Amino acid sequence: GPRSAKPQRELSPEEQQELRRKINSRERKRMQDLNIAMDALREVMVPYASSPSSASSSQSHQPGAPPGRRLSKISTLVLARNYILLLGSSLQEMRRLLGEVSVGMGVNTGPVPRLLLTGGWPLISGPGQLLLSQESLLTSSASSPSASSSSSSSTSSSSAAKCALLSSGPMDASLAPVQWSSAGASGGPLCPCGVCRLPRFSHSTPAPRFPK
DNA sequence: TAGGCCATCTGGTCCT
DNA sequence: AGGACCAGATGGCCTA
Repeated sequence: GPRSAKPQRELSPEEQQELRRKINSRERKRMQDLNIAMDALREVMVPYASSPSSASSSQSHQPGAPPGRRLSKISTLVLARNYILLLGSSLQEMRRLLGEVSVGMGVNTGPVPRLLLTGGWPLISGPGQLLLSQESLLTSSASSPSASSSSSSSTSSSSAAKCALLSSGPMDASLAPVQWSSAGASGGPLCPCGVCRLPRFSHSTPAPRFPK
Protein backbone atom coordinates (compact mmCIF):
# COMPACT_ATOMS: atom_id res chain seq x y z
CA GLY A 1 0.00 0.00 0.00
CA PRO A 2 0.94 3.68 0.07
CA ARG A 3 2.00 3.38 3.67
CA SER A 4 5.11 1.42 4.14
CA ALA A 5 5.82 -0.26 7.41
CA LYS A 6 9.47 -0.40 6.54
CA PRO A 7 11.70 2.15 8.14
CA GLN A 8 13.34 4.70 5.96
CA ARG A 9 16.75 3.41 6.88
CA GLU A 10 17.90 0.01 7.97
CA LEU A 11 18.36 -0.39 11.68
CA SER A 12 21.21 -2.22 13.22
CA PRO A 13 20.32 -5.35 15.20
CA GLU A 14 20.95 -3.44 18.40
CA GLU A 15 18.66 -0.62 17.31
CA GLN A 16 15.99 -3.10 16.27
CA GLN A 17 16.24 -4.79 19.63
CA GLU A 18 15.98 -1.48 21.44
CA LEU A 19 13.00 -0.46 19.32
CA ARG A 20 11.31 -3.77 20.07
CA ARG A 21 11.90 -3.30 23.75
CA LYS A 22 10.33 0.12 23.59
CA ILE A 23 7.30 -1.12 21.69
CA ASN A 24 6.84 -4.06 23.99
CA SER A 25 7.12 -1.83 27.03
CA ARG A 26 4.47 0.50 25.68
CA GLU A 27 2.17 -2.37 24.92
CA ARG A 28 2.70 -3.80 28.38
CA LYS A 29 1.89 -0.44 29.90
CA ARG A 30 -1.20 -0.14 27.76
CA MET A 31 -2.48 -3.54 28.84
CA GLN A 32 -1.69 -2.77 32.46
CA ASP A 33 -3.72 0.43 32.25
CA LEU A 34 -6.52 -1.57 30.72
CA ASN A 35 -6.33 -4.02 33.60
CA ILE A 36 -6.41 -1.19 36.12
CA ALA A 37 -9.61 0.04 34.53
CA MET A 38 -10.95 -3.49 34.55
CA ASP A 39 -10.13 -3.82 38.25
CA ALA A 40 -11.93 -0.56 38.94
CA LEU A 41 -14.95 -1.96 37.15
CA ARG A 42 -14.67 -5.20 39.12
CA GLU A 43 -14.59 -3.23 42.31
CA VAL A 44 -17.89 -1.62 41.43
CA MET A 45 -19.42 -4.93 40.48
CA VAL A 46 -18.19 -6.86 43.51
CA PRO A 47 -21.40 -6.49 45.55
CA TYR A 48 -23.28 -8.11 42.70
CA ALA A 49 -20.70 -10.71 41.91
CA SER A 50 -20.95 -12.97 44.89
CA SER A 51 -21.08 -16.56 43.90
CA PRO A 52 -21.72 -19.18 46.57
CA SER A 53 -20.07 -21.88 44.55
CA SER A 54 -16.86 -20.02 43.95
CA ALA A 55 -13.87 -21.26 45.83
CA SER A 56 -10.89 -19.34 47.05
CA SER A 57 -8.00 -19.23 44.73
CA SER A 58 -4.48 -18.01 44.67
CA GLN A 59 -5.40 -15.19 42.38
CA SER A 60 -5.17 -11.85 44.06
CA HIS A 61 -8.24 -9.89 44.86
CA GLN A 62 -9.01 -6.63 46.56
CA PRO A 63 -8.23 -6.48 50.25
CA GLY A 64 -11.48 -6.56 52.12
CA ALA A 65 -13.29 -7.97 49.14
CA PRO A 66 -15.38 -11.05 49.72
CA PRO A 67 -13.50 -14.28 49.24
CA GLY A 68 -13.96 -16.07 45.98
CA ARG A 69 -12.64 -16.20 42.52
CA ARG A 70 -11.98 -12.95 40.81
CA LEU A 71 -14.37 -12.08 38.03
CA SER A 72 -12.94 -12.82 34.63
CA LYS A 73 -12.71 -10.00 32.16
CA ILE A 74 -15.55 -11.22 30.03
CA SER A 75 -17.74 -11.81 33.06
CA THR A 76 -16.97 -8.36 34.34
CA LEU A 77 -17.97 -6.79 31.07
CA VAL A 78 -21.15 -8.82 30.69
CA LEU A 79 -22.05 -8.17 34.30
CA ALA A 80 -21.48 -4.45 33.95
CA ARG A 81 -23.45 -4.28 30.76
CA ASN A 82 -26.40 -6.09 32.26
CA TYR A 83 -26.16 -3.97 35.35
CA ILE A 84 -26.43 -0.82 33.27
CA LEU A 85 -29.37 -2.22 31.36
CA LEU A 86 -31.05 -3.22 34.58
CA LEU A 87 -30.57 0.26 35.98
CA GLY A 88 -32.20 1.61 32.86
CA SER A 89 -35.20 -0.64 33.15
CA SER A 90 -35.49 0.11 36.85
CA LEU A 91 -35.50 3.79 36.08
CA GLN A 92 -38.18 3.20 33.51
CA GLU A 93 -40.24 1.29 36.03
CA MET A 94 -39.81 4.02 38.59
CA ARG A 95 -40.98 6.59 36.11
CA ARG A 96 -44.00 4.49 35.38
CA LEU A 97 -44.83 4.18 39.06
CA LEU A 98 -44.22 7.87 39.51
CA GLY A 99 -46.72 8.56 36.79
CA GLU A 100 -49.31 6.39 38.51
CA VAL A 101 -48.76 8.11 41.82
CA SER A 102 -48.94 11.52 40.23
CA VAL A 103 -52.24 10.68 38.58
CA GLY A 104 -53.68 9.39 41.81
CA MET A 105 -52.49 12.06 44.18
CA GLY A 106 -51.97 15.14 42.11
CA VAL A 107 -48.73 16.47 40.73
CA ASN A 108 -47.89 19.03 43.39
CA THR A 109 -48.41 16.91 46.45
CA GLY A 110 -45.62 15.98 48.78
CA PRO A 111 -45.47 12.20 48.68
CA VAL A 112 -43.90 11.94 45.27
CA PRO A 113 -40.43 13.19 46.10
CA ARG A 114 -40.56 11.34 49.38
CA LEU A 115 -41.33 8.19 47.51
CA LEU A 116 -38.28 8.76 45.39
CA LEU A 117 -36.10 9.37 48.41
CA THR A 118 -37.30 6.62 50.69
CA GLY A 119 -38.61 4.00 48.39
CA GLY A 120 -35.21 2.54 47.85
CA TRP A 121 -33.55 1.67 44.61
CA PRO A 122 -34.34 -1.81 43.47
CA LEU A 123 -30.67 -2.58 43.08
CA ILE A 124 -29.90 -2.06 46.73
CA SER A 125 -30.03 -5.32 48.55
CA GLY A 126 -32.08 -5.41 51.68
CA PRO A 127 -35.09 -7.00 53.30
CA GLY A 128 -37.80 -7.34 50.75
CA GLN A 129 -35.78 -5.63 48.10
CA LEU A 130 -34.35 -6.90 44.90
CA LEU A 131 -31.08 -8.66 45.46
CA LEU A 132 -28.81 -9.12 42.52
CA SER A 133 -26.29 -11.86 42.25
CA GLN A 134 -23.70 -12.55 39.64
CA GLU A 135 -25.88 -15.31 38.32
CA SER A 136 -28.91 -13.14 37.98
CA LEU A 137 -27.01 -10.42 36.23
CA LEU A 138 -25.22 -12.79 33.97
CA THR A 139 -28.21 -14.85 33.05
CA SER A 140 -31.38 -12.89 33.51
CA SER A 141 -30.13 -9.41 32.85
CA ALA A 142 -32.50 -6.50 32.70
CA SER A 143 -36.00 -7.67 32.95
CA SER A 144 -38.79 -5.94 31.17
CA PRO A 145 -40.38 -3.05 32.98
CA SER A 146 -43.48 -5.08 33.60
CA ALA A 147 -41.54 -7.82 35.30
CA SER A 148 -38.78 -5.91 37.01
CA SER A 149 -40.69 -5.42 40.23
CA SER A 150 -40.67 -9.09 41.06
CA SER A 151 -37.45 -10.12 42.66
CA SER A 152 -37.06 -13.68 41.54
CA SER A 153 -39.69 -14.50 38.99
CA SER A 154 -37.96 -12.52 36.29
CA THR A 155 -35.48 -15.28 35.66
CA SER A 156 -36.99 -17.19 32.81
CA SER A 157 -34.79 -20.21 32.91
CA SER A 158 -37.38 -22.22 31.07
CA SER A 159 -36.95 -20.26 27.93
CA ALA A 160 -35.56 -22.29 25.08
CA ALA A 161 -33.45 -19.72 23.33
CA LYS A 162 -30.63 -18.05 25.14
CA CYS A 163 -28.92 -14.87 24.21
CA ALA A 164 -25.18 -15.20 23.83
CA LEU A 165 -24.63 -11.99 25.71
CA LEU A 166 -26.32 -13.39 28.76
CA SER A 167 -24.60 -16.69 28.87
CA SER A 168 -22.42 -17.17 31.88
CA GLY A 169 -19.95 -19.06 29.82
CA PRO A 170 -17.78 -17.83 27.02
CA MET A 171 -19.65 -16.22 24.25
CA ASP A 172 -20.35 -18.14 21.14
CA ALA A 173 -17.95 -16.77 18.62
CA SER A 174 -20.54 -17.09 15.90
CA LEU A 175 -22.84 -14.73 17.72
CA ALA A 176 -20.41 -12.04 18.65
CA PRO A 177 -20.07 -9.22 18.21
CA VAL A 178 -23.57 -7.92 18.30
CA GLN A 179 -24.98 -4.71 17.07
CA TRP A 180 -27.93 -3.29 18.87
CA SER A 181 -30.58 -1.72 16.77
CA SER A 182 -31.33 1.89 17.47
CA ALA A 183 -35.05 1.18 17.38
CA GLY A 184 -34.86 -1.14 20.33
CA ALA A 185 -34.14 1.51 22.90
CA SER A 186 -37.37 3.26 22.10
CA GLY A 187 -39.62 0.33 22.60
CA GLY A 188 -38.77 -1.57 19.47
CA PRO A 189 -38.79 -5.31 19.01
CA LEU A 190 -37.17 -7.32 21.74
CA CYS A 191 -34.39 -9.83 21.46
CA PRO A 192 -35.86 -13.10 20.22
CA CYS A 193 -33.97 -15.09 22.79
CA GLY A 194 -36.82 -14.61 25.20
CA VAL A 195 -34.53 -14.46 28.16
CA CYS A 196 -33.01 -11.04 28.25
CA ARG A 197 -36.07 -9.17 27.01
CA LEU A 198 -33.75 -6.62 25.56
CA PRO A 199 -34.10 -4.71 22.35
CA ARG A 200 -33.43 -6.88 19.38
CA PHE A 201 -29.91 -7.07 18.14
CA SER A 202 -28.56 -8.41 14.95
CA HIS A 203 -25.78 -10.92 14.80
CA SER A 204 -23.51 -9.86 12.07
CA THR A 205 -20.02 -10.36 10.90
CA PRO A 206 -18.18 -7.09 11.16
CA ALA A 207 -16.27 -5.81 8.24
CA PRO A 208 -12.58 -6.36 8.80
CA ARG A 209 -10.97 -3.23 10.10
CA PHE A 210 -7.83 -4.07 8.36
CA PRO A 211 -8.75 -5.53 5.01
CA LYS A 212 -6.03 -7.67 3.64
C1' DT B 1 -5.04 -33.79 31.43
C1' DA B 2 -8.12 -30.64 29.00
C1' DG B 3 -9.91 -26.28 29.05
C1' DG B 4 -10.28 -21.49 30.71
C1' DC B 5 -7.98 -17.34 31.68
C1' DC B 6 -4.28 -14.42 31.40
C1' DA B 7 0.17 -11.75 30.22
C1' DT B 8 3.31 -10.93 26.85
C1' DC B 9 5.33 -10.57 22.29
C1' DT B 10 4.72 -9.37 17.68
C1' DG B 11 3.44 -7.39 13.23
C1' DG B 12 0.04 -4.71 10.94
C1' DT B 13 -2.78 -0.59 10.62
C1' DC B 14 -4.57 3.85 12.06
C1' DC B 15 -4.02 8.43 14.02
C1' DT B 16 -1.80 12.80 15.32
C1' DA C 1 7.67 9.46 12.47
C1' DG C 2 6.14 7.79 16.56
C1' DG C 3 2.52 6.35 19.47
C1' DA C 4 -1.96 3.99 19.94
C1' DC C 5 -4.73 0.30 18.88
C1' DC C 6 -5.74 -4.32 17.46
C1' DA C 7 -5.63 -9.30 16.87
C1' DG C 8 -3.05 -13.66 16.46
C1' DA C 9 0.33 -16.68 18.58
C1' DT C 10 2.41 -18.61 22.51
C1' DG C 11 3.26 -20.29 26.98
C1' DG C 12 2.23 -20.32 32.05
C1' DC C 13 -0.97 -21.03 35.80
C1' DC C 14 -5.03 -22.88 37.77
C1' DT C 15 -9.13 -25.81 38.30
C1' DA C 16 -12.40 -29.55 37.47
